[in-house]
Amino acid sequence: MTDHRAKAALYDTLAEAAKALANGRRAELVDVLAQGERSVEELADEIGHTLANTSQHLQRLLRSGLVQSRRDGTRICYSLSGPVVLTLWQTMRRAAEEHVAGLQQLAEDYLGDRSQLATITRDQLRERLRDGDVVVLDVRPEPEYASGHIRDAVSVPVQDLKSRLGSIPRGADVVAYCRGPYCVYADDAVRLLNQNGLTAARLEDGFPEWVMAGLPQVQSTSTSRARPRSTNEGAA
Amino acid sequence: MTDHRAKAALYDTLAEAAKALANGRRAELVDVLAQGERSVEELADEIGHTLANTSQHLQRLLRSGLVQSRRDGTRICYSLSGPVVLTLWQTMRRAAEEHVAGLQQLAEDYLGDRSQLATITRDQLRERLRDGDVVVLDVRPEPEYASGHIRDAVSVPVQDLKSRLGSIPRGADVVAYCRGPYCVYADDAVRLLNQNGLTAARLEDGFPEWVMAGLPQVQSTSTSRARPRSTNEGAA
DNA sequence: GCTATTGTCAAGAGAAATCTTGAATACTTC
DNA sequence: GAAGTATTCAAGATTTCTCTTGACAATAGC
Repeated sequence: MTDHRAKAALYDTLAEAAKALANGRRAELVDVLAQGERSVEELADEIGHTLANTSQHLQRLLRSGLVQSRRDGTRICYSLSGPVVLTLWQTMRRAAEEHVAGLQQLAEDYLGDRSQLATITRDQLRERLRDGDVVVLDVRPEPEYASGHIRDAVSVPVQDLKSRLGSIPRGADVVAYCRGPYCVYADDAVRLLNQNGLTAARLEDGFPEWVMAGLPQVQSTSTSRARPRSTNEGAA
Repeated sequence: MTDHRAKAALYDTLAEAAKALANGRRAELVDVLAQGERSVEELADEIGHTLANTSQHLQRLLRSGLVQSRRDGTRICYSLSGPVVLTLWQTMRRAAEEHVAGLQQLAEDYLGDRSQLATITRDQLRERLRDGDVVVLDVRPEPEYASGHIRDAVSVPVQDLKSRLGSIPRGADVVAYCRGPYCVYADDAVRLLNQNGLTAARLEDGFPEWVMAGLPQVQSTSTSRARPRSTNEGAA
């Protein structure tokens, strides 16, 4: 009976892990961090909030232990503390999909109608890659491609896709992938490709799932990332 | 850009699943519900809070969708909505173990020193059960045994163990199991058995993990549980 | 050293969560 | 249908969370 206090403290601390994810903005941050390390500024941009606010959310995550940070020059880069955090995020998503009312509707509101989009599973893509008869586009922002991508994939951030349509061979079978099931980049890419007469499909889940499945990838080895100071090359 | 709002709404709703678990008392409730369906009163007792407060926590869980409720006579029984909720809870625990600072210490404070306790893994127990040379004790409260237990296990709630020591064959190899890694019942049982000259080990995790692993169990089939009105039979 | 860049800290207003208390509701049993 | 049991509802005090604003700190490059 005297350990009511100890028991409460233990479960309070277990709940800390959930509290870290118990906020929409922090969930967005974890979703982005699942793609790899990012700076505070980039993350603030991603979630559309102020630097100060984003910094505070990141520190909440940091205090929980689910993410870690390191200095890289003037920037501070945050990343997930380990694979179990990614698993936790994916499991939470799955639990919400199955049981949280209204999620399907909200997903549809945000993602739009996916029924016209061709999709392809991880296993199917792996086979196609083995056969070599497919062009794989990584349509996430470039830094995410830089910190890790599917082997043989080409980086074409979705914003740049329109201007780079010409570089995709006519008649090619294209597969686009992005962050995961709740990311619109691959959807947008496939729609744009289809409009331009290309056969394209969306990988049904994203890069983190590819990594978790142990499939072939290219991982950034440099701890200190090369920052594009002259940032014009990507736009050409 | 216009779908900032839709994106925020989507991630806010994803975060609802985390909010449901983002409280120590609700975490305790989920941990108990992982053993099977329980009434509000029983649950209030388990977490040591008032009925009203427990009811409110349960309704928070209910609203999140992670648990469900059904009426059974005058009582209302709550249970987890599906296996993914159990997975979520287990993953959260694992994430906290690996990354939340101070958890190890708190666990030790609550659980005490486990270094002297023999433990046995699921796989080891499965083999021992096949060989039939082991006595398996389910030392959880009786209702949890009733709603599901390891096949061939005997219900001996840890409170009753002392008075029922005589019924355990001398020289038997005993394995005790309970709710899971953060439950003290099996620890207490093994200590008591050891003090009485019996060879005993604790199953390293609990009944939910056994079920998740697809190992042989007995599951309550009756939807409406037989309530012990004359509650004296178990104490004999 | 000086300045620009990047991130954090601190304080405060508004909203949400937590727990308590006492009253109300729904079903069972007599 | 009256009484009893089990649970929920409602209101309120306290604490925690969230976001904003403006000041402060650390590093890079000159």
